Amino acid sequence: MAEKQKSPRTTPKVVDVARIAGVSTATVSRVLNDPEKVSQTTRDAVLAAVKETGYRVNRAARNLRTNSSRSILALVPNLSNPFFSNILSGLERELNAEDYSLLVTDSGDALLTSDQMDRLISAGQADGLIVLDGSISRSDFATVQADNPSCPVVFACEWVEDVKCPSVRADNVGGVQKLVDHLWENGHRRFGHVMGPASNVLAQVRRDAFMSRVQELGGETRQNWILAGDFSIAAGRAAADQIGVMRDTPTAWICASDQIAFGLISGLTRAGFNVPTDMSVTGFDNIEMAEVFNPPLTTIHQSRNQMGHSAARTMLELIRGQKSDARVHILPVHLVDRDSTGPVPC
Amino acid sequence: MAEKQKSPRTTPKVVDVARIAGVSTATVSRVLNDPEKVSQTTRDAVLAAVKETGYRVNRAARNLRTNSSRSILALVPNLSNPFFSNILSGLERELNAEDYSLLVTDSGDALLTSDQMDRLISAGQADGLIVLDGSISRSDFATVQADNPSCPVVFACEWVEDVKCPSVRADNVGGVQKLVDHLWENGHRRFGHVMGPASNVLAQVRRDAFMSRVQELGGETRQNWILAGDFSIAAGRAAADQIGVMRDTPTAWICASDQIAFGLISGLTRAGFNVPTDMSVTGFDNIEMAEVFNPPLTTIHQSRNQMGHSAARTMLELIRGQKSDARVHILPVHLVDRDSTGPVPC
DNA sequence: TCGCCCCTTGTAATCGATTACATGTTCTCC
DNA sequence: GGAGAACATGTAATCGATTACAAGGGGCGA
Repeated sequence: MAEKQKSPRTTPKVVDVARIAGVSTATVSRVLNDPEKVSQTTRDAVLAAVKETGYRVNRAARNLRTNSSRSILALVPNLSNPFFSNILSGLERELNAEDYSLLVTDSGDALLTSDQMDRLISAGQADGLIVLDGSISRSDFATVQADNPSCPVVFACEWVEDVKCPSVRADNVGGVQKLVDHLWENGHRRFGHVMGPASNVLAQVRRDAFMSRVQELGGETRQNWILAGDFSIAAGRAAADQIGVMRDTPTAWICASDQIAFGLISGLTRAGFNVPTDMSVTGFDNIEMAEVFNPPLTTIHQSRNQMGHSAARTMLELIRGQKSDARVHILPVHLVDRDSTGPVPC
Repeated sequence: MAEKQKSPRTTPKVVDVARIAGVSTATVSRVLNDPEKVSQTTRDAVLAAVKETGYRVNRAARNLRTNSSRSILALVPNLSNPFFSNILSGLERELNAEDYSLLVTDSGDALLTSDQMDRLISAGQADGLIVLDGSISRSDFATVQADNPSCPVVFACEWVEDVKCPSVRADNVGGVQKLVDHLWENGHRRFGHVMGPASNVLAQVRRDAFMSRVQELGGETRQNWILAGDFSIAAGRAAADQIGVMRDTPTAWICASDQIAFGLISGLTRAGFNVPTDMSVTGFDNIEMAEVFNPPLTTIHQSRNQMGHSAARTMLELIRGQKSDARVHILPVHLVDRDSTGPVPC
């Protein structure tokens, strides 16, 4: 108490705090990590010392000793997709609240995927992996898991088929059904689809749901009305080009993402079609842009924040050993009816 | 060589590699960090042992010893803005190439800002800070810098006035001038502006550039034609509402961001105005969406990748002590002329 | 041949926290 | 009053790498 070091030449350490509080380093550590184990008076003294010195634990030291990093790696297929950024916000908020940090890696370049993950996880830089990328191959993924058997993995939004990990996702099948039904009620009978990347689960699930629902209702779709894509605006434009040269087209297009829908509508408009009077177009995600697009986009809303939140919670449970096994958590979605869909043209 | 441990119960450490290679741990470490200091033959032996064991350095241990974290923290005002996500991609690529990781924090919630930074930097979790958020108050920022005098800071895109740090940014003034000039050439004489958040440098700079240019050319603008906003789509819509009840309006609106422009055009359209025949509208950023928006948006393109790249390089130089001081790096921009602008209505 | 330097390598201290184990104190209950 | 539980605290080992310092050996000039 009497001493005061005016110039903290060096950052304070546990020993400094301990000295000032008149206790051992073990006690300081306990106060910081397991307050109940320490008597009220000592605790107060230590906390006062902490405040006085402005002490902060050195993460590297703690991490080394506890063999953990208190940070989680998120693997995102494409950072520039606003849909993912939104989920990341949710993740970050939740993790920070529990004193975890969020490490972000854009797997977009693909070249890294498996190597990247190894680099971060094996090196003990991340305690867990939240995968938002469903394009990772099963085998790549298996390799990483084999290398890091103890690293908890949670899938969010997308996932890898046949991998037993907790997964948080939207009701993709239900969403697509709502879209098809909505168009059906508007009199449409001939449907087309612009897919996400063929290797992506989400793209596959949505396409399959599309095909079954159309079939169930007795509508029509054809092989060449199902166009390849990759969730991007560019894919939508490319699809429009293909449609431009089709002899016979559907009256309604269901796109695997909002971005595809924007590109598609833009391309169709440029090609002289009017949406929705000539063709109806729907998206999936309900990103903020959907509302102000011209025409405003009919789409499926999924709650991004809740997805991020839920994924983060699941991860934390996993880390803390409250095994929430290979639970699949499916979040409800709802249709947002706007102006990109209308009655079938006569 | 003869020995082979079939079950690597535990992850290999330097001592394991050393034993297998028949050298000391110091040598192993040298091979990994300072290869020239070791003879060719030893080096090969060690590398072979590394490969055999599948050894990876334990980052926590290295970080503790070297007192660094090999990761950089990016402070982003709003992760869901695609503009930033793009910059992040650039940053990440560049940093990863140098074996640095990118830590991302969304300062959007504001509540954290200064505290957040402290938490990560003081705790030695980040070796440097890349600030993309120009809304941080000068004093908040000063606090953080005082607490962490040795933490290098680079501003990217946005910046904090009067803080001496390297900064990478677009030619905002030039961009706004190009927009005003372009509209002027189209016959417009009365200009309005929708701002970013008033506390944000970028918003201020763009507004000031707008006002000076209009004045220079002898055009007209008024106090109440300069609307408050915050870079968001919602701000654009709100602006449209205000314009709707104006008695006398400009013929051209310059928005501080593409997103504002989207919201504005959407709102104006809903209110019965046609863009561009009734009013011209411009954005700033040229995000991907600008091209497919209806009408396609006239805007200023800034190279996001280059911005991320350049910021990352500057940061690495800073860390390595190649002092690239308070250099301000201004990247050129160019006008992209699309259909949201047209001749002044008669 | 001696002495000096350079090159390569090893020994052991070190970074800063956590925690198993030991110690000491107080309290309870028979 | 004493055995033993329950609690509070301290001592010192430990996590896994890096690196200052020391030392061995070879080459070279005098």
